[in-house]
Amino acid sequence: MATSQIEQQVMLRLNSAEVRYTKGRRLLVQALQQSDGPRSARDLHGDLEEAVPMSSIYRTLTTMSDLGILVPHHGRGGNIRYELAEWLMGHHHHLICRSCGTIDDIELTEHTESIIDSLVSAATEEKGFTAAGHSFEIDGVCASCAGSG
Amino acid sequence: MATSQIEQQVMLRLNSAEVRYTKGRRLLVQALQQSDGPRSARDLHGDLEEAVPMSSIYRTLTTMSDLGILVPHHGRGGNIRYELAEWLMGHHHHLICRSCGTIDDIELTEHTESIIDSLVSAATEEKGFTAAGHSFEIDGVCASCAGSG
DNA sequence: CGTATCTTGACACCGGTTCTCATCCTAGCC
DNA sequence: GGCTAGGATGAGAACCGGTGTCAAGATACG
Repeated sequence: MATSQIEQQVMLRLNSAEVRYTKGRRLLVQALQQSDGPRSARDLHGDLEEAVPMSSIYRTLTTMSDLGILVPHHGRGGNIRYELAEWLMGHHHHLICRSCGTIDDIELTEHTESIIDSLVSAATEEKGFTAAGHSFEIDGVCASCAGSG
Repeated sequence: MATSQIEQQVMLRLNSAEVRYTKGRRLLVQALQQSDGPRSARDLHGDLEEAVPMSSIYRTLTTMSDLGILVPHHGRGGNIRYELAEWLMGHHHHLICRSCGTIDDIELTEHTESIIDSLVSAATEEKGFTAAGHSFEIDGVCASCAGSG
């Protein structure tokens, strides 16, 4: 099977840390790549039709977070959702549905991002805070929940 | 003891829901009012010198979240930190230090907030998402960590 | 003062996450 | 190809934050 750009990047990153890109890890990366937003361990277990046991999923998620390949996202219900880091998937933000909990990735225009960047500098300057990144999340009700509720 | 503005607001809200403003609940609100950012159940247990048992703290946090007095904030380590809702403490955002984990409240100018609001509408419109609120968090290194490290 | 109801406190329970360890697999070498 | 060392896996136990249960205590109202 053709290996995607993202998978190649992941592979390089793993190699440089002397961590093997095994079947289970590959499946996880592919599942994350195909999803529209952050996934929990349980989600992924389902996505992969239980081909990878929970313990391995958790271990892989932890390993890849440590290597900066994945980013944990703490949300409702106390469970952690992971997604591919920005250097793999691109910078984006989230729409979080209060009703169903779904997190949807959104991409803003370059213009909008530049506005946000200037807000960041304005906000951090006076506090002497060195900004490294930002997250902008909008919560509300998604279209499908609004329609059915 | 003089009851603060915020406590009076909380009391009114509780009364209208026919929930009593008891000693334990009062202590919790005071502890939250005195803290600089969101606190976890464990934090509060310590803040109050274990005067209120964990089960009561959890129950109170849940009750007050349901009533919109407190807002849960899911963060690192999987535990939930609570803070007084915006209508009590004012709308604000967070600077999160990667190094020491401190969360600092920041307030943006009215002008900046209006810019953010327009970004929100632009971002949600095409997805049919009904926005109810937003959170804008900047992560990086705080002044004291940058100075000492 | 009495009673109905709300609240509390102690503890059992639950579910997500982490730890452990024996077994399996991969990479490198002969 | 077969061998070996060390990383990776899988099953289940352990752990821990958080929730539910229920008898005992506090509160409002008459």
